[in-house]
Amino acid sequence: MATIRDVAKEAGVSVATVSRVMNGSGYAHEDTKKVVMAAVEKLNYKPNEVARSLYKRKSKLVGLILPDITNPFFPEMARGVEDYLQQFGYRLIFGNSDEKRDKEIEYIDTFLQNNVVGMIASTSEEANENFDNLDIPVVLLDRTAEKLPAVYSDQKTGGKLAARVLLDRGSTNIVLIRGPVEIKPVYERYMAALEELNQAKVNVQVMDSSLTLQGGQTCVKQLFEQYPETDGIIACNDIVAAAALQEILKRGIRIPDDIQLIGYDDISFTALLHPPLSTIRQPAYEMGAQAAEMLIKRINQEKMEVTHKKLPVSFVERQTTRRKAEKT
Amino acid sequence: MATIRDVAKEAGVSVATVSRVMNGSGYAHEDTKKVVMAAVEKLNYKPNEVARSLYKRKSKLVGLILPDITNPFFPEMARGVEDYLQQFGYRLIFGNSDEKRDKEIEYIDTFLQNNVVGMIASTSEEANENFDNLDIPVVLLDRTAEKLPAVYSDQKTGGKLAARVLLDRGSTNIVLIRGPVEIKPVYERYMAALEELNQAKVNVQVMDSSLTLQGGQTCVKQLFEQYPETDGIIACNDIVAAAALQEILKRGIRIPDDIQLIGYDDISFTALLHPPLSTIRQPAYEMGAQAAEMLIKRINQEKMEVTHKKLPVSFVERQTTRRKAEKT
DNA sequence: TGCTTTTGTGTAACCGTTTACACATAGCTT
DNA sequence: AAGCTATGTGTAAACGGTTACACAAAAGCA
Repeated sequence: MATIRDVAKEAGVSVATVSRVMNGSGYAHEDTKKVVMAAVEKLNYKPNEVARSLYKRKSKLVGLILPDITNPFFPEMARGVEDYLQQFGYRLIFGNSDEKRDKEIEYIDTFLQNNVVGMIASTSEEANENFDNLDIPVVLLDRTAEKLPAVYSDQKTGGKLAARVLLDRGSTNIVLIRGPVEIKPVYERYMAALEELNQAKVNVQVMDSSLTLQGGQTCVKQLFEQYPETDGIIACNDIVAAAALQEILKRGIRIPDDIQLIGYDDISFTALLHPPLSTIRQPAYEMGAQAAEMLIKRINQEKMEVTHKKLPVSFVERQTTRRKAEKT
Repeated sequence: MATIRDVAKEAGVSVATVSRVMNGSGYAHEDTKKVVMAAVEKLNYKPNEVARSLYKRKSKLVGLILPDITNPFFPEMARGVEDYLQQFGYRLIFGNSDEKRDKEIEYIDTFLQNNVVGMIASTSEEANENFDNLDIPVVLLDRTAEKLPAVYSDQKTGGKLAARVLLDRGSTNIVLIRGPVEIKPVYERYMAALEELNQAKVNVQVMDSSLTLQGGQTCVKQLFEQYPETDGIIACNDIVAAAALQEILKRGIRIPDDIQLIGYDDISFTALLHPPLSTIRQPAYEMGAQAAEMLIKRINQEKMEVTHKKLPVSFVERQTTRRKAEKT
């Protein structure tokens, strides 16, 4: 690897001149520029980011913490931030937290040790204090906190909407599958749905599940044993919904005629399920991109009007819910 | 952020001593150690990785290039490498290449500029020359090359197996959906399947598709128009298979009675499809982990017997293929 | 006791950049 | 022609660690 000194020697100038030419900072004679660039070309010189980063105390790296990219909701987000950041020459250091606080903290620490310019994170409430007193910008993604800028989606409306859909389409014995209560957005959508359901005169049962396939499958098996009369299920996410769908089919229950089912997230494969899954869509890619945009603004010290961006969710009507009765 | 000099001052020793204590290198009196550690504790000192990396010309970062984490096959791999690397304190710089050569090169360059200790990459044949003359280890993942160590899976057996399955179970009008030919592993499985099919006295048609959902959908729509008599489909991956499955269902074709379908990869949601998709399983997580293991060995200069690890694939029998006739 | 070895510590150079500062020269202005 | 300012370039000091080397004190040994 050629260094700036090699280039300087090759071009017969000082390192300062090379640096100035490379960065277009300060003065440099046209002729000198040419000589330097020729040397750069010849030696295939690429400035060492580490050295630059040491001096500037800022790298071109952004730290990204996501719970688990094995859940298709998150890769979508990750691409949103990567694609956006890429235009500005920023790269990602990435880590899965599995929603575990110690992993979150560990990653935050190593990000800091690597002089990241900023961080985007979906971290738990409690890890947020680790973001205090940082001199680099942080944007929360899919999570919120008073003190930090955040991009997230409208969980309340999402939960309400899911409930409304089943209610409007005639379900009266509804099971609400609640995800892990520690995960804020998941809890919020649950609460909103519950409230909505409670206002209606219907039967509501609550069951717990993790956000994974296994979790969903065990939960759903129990569900039909405990509440065989169920005619509507609101799942905490699409994965669990898919597990429910499979169980429904296995039991020969007709969907959406006997039972309606709605998921959450709209991850890509929901459209491929049979029947295609009705769900509440979160704009994951967009969320990632907007978080990245916000981070860039912070990095560039632009002042921002809004620091908390709540993106809208929408009902994606497919075939696990009935057509709404036309009003005449 | 406290620096080593702050700690030295606080502890009343020199920076060299602090460094030695922190790294457990060279001599240090028990008492001194205690004093230093107390200072470290008090100031919450975390050594700056960038400075360390500059001097050592090696960071604790590993570069990872994957085609697209939006395809569930890759996050699985990514977690495999992340989880394995984590034990050794290595972190990931990550980039999606979209199979584009310029993106691959761009990432390789920035990884180098950031003094990564090593790289793991699923890159195209042509990008491989960019790995020449590097003084850091590189491990190919899901791809192969003569010159580079690699962890991949047995595409040939996989392709053959897929063909064998349909053949043994009685399909005679088979469509083989070929993925992008530039992608080596995809091409290999295709070729192996084709050979196997050609040796049997069956009707074989080949169609092209990208590896994405959209690609699969358009391909599959055409498929049934062009070859309505098809009674077996070998898809280039599970996503395309899922698209095919949906089209089959939509057309009211019975599966597996009228048509058999087999996918490739065994990404997580295939089990959730209805009917659950028969497929060829690649051990993605394991592949990632083993690539990481290999990289670590390289980094630690351990000599290695095998540099090319071919992991076995397996047929996951679910319900889009018929039960094999029992031999009596 | 005197010599060698082991232990403990500090000074300063180095890793590869950026940039403050100094200085020289060219081009204007009056 | 003298005095500006604008332009062009180099020297050296950072950035925050690690480590080669020097040196001193303690321990081991005859």
